[in-house]
Parts: sequence; C-alpha cells; structure tokens
Amino acid sequence: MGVSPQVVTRFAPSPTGALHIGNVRSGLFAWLFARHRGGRFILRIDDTDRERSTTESLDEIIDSLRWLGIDWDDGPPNPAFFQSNRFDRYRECLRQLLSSGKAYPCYCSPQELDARRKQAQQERRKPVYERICRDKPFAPDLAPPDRAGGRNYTIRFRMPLDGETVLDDLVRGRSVFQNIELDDLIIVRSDGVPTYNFASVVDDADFGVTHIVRGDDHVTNTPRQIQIFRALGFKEPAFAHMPQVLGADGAPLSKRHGASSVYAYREQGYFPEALLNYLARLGWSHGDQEIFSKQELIDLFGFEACGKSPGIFNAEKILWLNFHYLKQRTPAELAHEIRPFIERRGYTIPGDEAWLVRMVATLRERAKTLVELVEFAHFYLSDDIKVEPKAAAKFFKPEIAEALKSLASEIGALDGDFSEAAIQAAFERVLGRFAMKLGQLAQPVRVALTGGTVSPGIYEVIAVLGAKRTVGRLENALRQIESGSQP
RNA sequence: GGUCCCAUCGUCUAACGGUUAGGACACCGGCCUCUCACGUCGGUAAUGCGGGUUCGAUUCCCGCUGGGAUCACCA
Repeated sequence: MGVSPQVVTRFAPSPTGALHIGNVRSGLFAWLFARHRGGRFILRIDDTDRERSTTESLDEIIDSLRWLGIDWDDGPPNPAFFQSNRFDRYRECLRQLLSSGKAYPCYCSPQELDARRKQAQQERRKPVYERICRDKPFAPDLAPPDRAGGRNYTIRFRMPLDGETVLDDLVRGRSVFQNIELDDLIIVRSDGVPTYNFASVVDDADFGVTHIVRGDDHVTNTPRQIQIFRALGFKEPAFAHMPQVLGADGAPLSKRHGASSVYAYREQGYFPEALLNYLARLGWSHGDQEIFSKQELIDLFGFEACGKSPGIFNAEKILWLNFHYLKQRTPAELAHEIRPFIERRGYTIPGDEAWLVRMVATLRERAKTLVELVEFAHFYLSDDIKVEPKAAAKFFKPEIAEALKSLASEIGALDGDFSEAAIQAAFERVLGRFAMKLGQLAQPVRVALTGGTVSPGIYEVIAVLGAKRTVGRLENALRQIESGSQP
C-alpha cells in the first residue's frame, strides 16, 4: 500500500508577551502528534504585528520550549520561519487573489467601520462588515496597499455567498458553517501588512503543514481559512482544535490566576517533566494512568483520547506531580538543581557539595518545589534564625535549661563520630540523666536549632548542622530562657 | 444577541447499551512517629433537568438549563 505522507505540524506563537501555559499546551499537542507519527515539527514566529513583537518575548519562547524539551525540526534561528521576512511572498499571493477576483480593495475607514458596527449592535443586527466595497470595480493589477505608498484601502477576501464549509475536526468532529455567515475579512491592512488569517494560510501551505493543531479559540477562523486555502489553489490541511484551559473561576487562564507562564513555573521551582505531564493530562488521557514520561506521551498520544470540553487548571495537581518528580531525583541531583535557587535568595552555602547533598536529603520529602525546599532550608543556610515567639513561649521553660546544658556539652564532646547514631546516643544519655522522654527534649531542641516546631528528624538536623552550630544555638536558647525567667 | 461547540465526584478524568459508575488531585479519619512531612490503610463525594428509543441507558435522539469559543486594519 502507499506510504502515508509525512506528518508536518507547527506551533506559531506571536512574540508579543510571555509564553503562556495555555499556549504551550497547544504547541505541546502539535509536537506530540508530529513525534508520535514520526513527522516534522515546525516553529514559526508570527510577528506580523511589528509594534507588539519583541526580541525578549522571542527569547522567552525559545528558552521555554527548550526547557520543556520541545524541539523543532525547522524554525528559528532560520529567518525563513519569521513571518516578518515573508512579506514578498504574501504580496505575491495577494496579487494572485486580486487578479482572479477573489479579493478586492475596501475603502472604508476604520472610523466608518467602527461606527457601522456600533450602530448595528444598537439596532440588534449582526455587527459584521456589510460588503460595501465588494462589488465596486477595480483594476485587476491594482497595487497592493503599501506603507510607503500611503494607500487608503485594505484588501478583503471575497467569501462565497452560498454553500457551506465543512470542518472535520480531529478532536471535535464535524461542524458545518454556512458560507453566508462568513464575512469578507480583511487580509491585508492599509499599511500593507497581511493579517493573521491570510499570512497563516500562506505559510501553512508553503511549509507543507499537514495538520493544524491549535487552541479552539481558532475554530471560528477555520472555515474562513479553509476558503482562503482553496482560493489560493491549495488543499486545506487537517485540523485539530484543543479545548481551552480555564482558571479556577472558569475564566480563561490569565495572570491574575497566579503563575501563568512557563517562566513563572520555572522560577517557582517546578520541573519541566511535571509541567509537561500536567499539561498533557489536561484534556487528554490514557485510561487511569497519571504519570507519563515524555517518551510515553509520544508513544501513546492521539486525538481520539482528547476531550472536547475546556479544562480547569488545577494548581494542586501540578504541585503533586512536581513532588512526584522531586522524589524521583537523588539528593545529589537535587543539590545540583537547587544551587541557583539558593544563590538567588542571597545565601552563601555554609558547606561543600557533600554537605549540600546531606542537607537536601533531610528536606526532600517536605517540599514540593525547589523554592519551597530553599525556604525550608533557611535554618541550615543561615545562622540568622529568629525563634517563633509562640514556640519559645511553649518550649523554652526554665525547667528544661539543665537538660539543654547537658545536651550541649554532650554534643560538644562528640568530636570524632558525628553520626546520627552517636547523636542519638548522646540524647539517650541526657534523657536517662534527667528521666525524660524524647518528646520532652526534642521539641525544645528543635525550636532552639530551627526556630520553629517543624523540621526534619532532630538527629538529622544536628548531623547536618554540625557540633559548633548546634552548640551555639543551644547556648543562644539557654540565654533566652534565663533572660525570660527573670521577673 | 448571531454562529460554532461542550456537559460523569469540588477539579482532571475512565466507561465507547448491561460495572456495587473506576482512578488521580484535594479533603476527612486510622496506623507509623521526637515535630512536620513521607509512607500506608480506610472514608466522604458525580452521571444537570425533562422527554423519547431500547428488555436495559452515563452511553443513542430531541428539548431545556448551564458553560465555553468567536463576531478587530490582534494573533
């Protein structure tokens, strides 16, 4: 049988802001599909809006994609994949549409159109362009609008007035649009810049895109684009529209829902695997499976298993996933990854790499992100610890002073063997001497060493802290107990 | 409002005419325990409503209700 043509998908972000979670998700699905089918994945930069496009944003897109491990076969830095470099080609296609009568100039001004729109809305009519210039005669060799030329017209697409356009969407199934409902959209602005619906079609055709995978905010554009594909003499590709991602309040995900960009997640100490896993699972499933490696995602992905309704972004679940991936890492790996986060907080690490690894090992199951882990590590990283007043009031009682003193000297005498076992033995000697239970001693010590009532096991903490810092903090606590007991 | 689409626990979802409606996050409780976590065991919780079709509907059809997308010289 015939070899099925190679699949080509693309992700076409605009470099006009942060790379948004909902946005990468569309890119992820396009990428997964291409990889699943052994096809090609293209990154195209939709930068026709020159005012809003920035290089910072472009860098962020590229950086974010790399961090997530989404790679592209064609795209930046190749200039051919920037729409701003393809204006000549768009112009060529425009001439073709003009000379075949499939596009026409429109002389209505923005103000005029705006006024008509408002009036239509007031009269409860559809706020669409009424094809005012559609039948005005024009020269087939009309010069396209041009910024330099100062033309006062746009170019509109001559949409068929009858018939229907069928969209057989790979995830949503069939939708039928009556062509009369489709308006004569502007395809080239008066400054000569093509609009998205036009440039995108030309690019997708030129680059041989076989499957357009994108967010379902584009569905209503699709029948228009299909008509443009056909007018240009191209066969339209297949479409797959993924449902949107909403915030907890059901509104589209945005900045006010907290972290919404890939960068934000990275900075908050999330792992790329967690974000990838979460995003893929939001709107797609494979039975009861929750954890997917990148390779599993590629192997198992398919549009049949994609849902059609919008999903609500759940910050707690991605936190749980992140915790899962955090636990999978060895302390040594975590120590390596956490360094920049520690440094960003302004700490000087008071030990060598081996020390850092031991520190991480004690905290690993108590933090869900790298940032949380650093926050928890404050009492290890700094000697500037403030004791929580409530904890001090509860545990820094005069009657504990002698036991703390005794423990300090036991710890201080522990020069050779500073293992957890040795520390435990020291504790037991003190416990025996004062006829106390571990719980009675451990909490005051914990407060003295960490400033609070929550920490890893007390022997671990002491082992990582070392004798000198431990004794110093015990002495500080004793001073506080004495001064506090004065009337 | 027009057009298009969607509808299972609070959330993400499984079920593709026959299940005590399953899993996961979150939540609640037991166990573990030097605190907090981790771990472990268990629990609460869903087919929006009304009609059909069928021996039988979460599943198929219709209506209602609810939700989303979109209606720019932005992408």
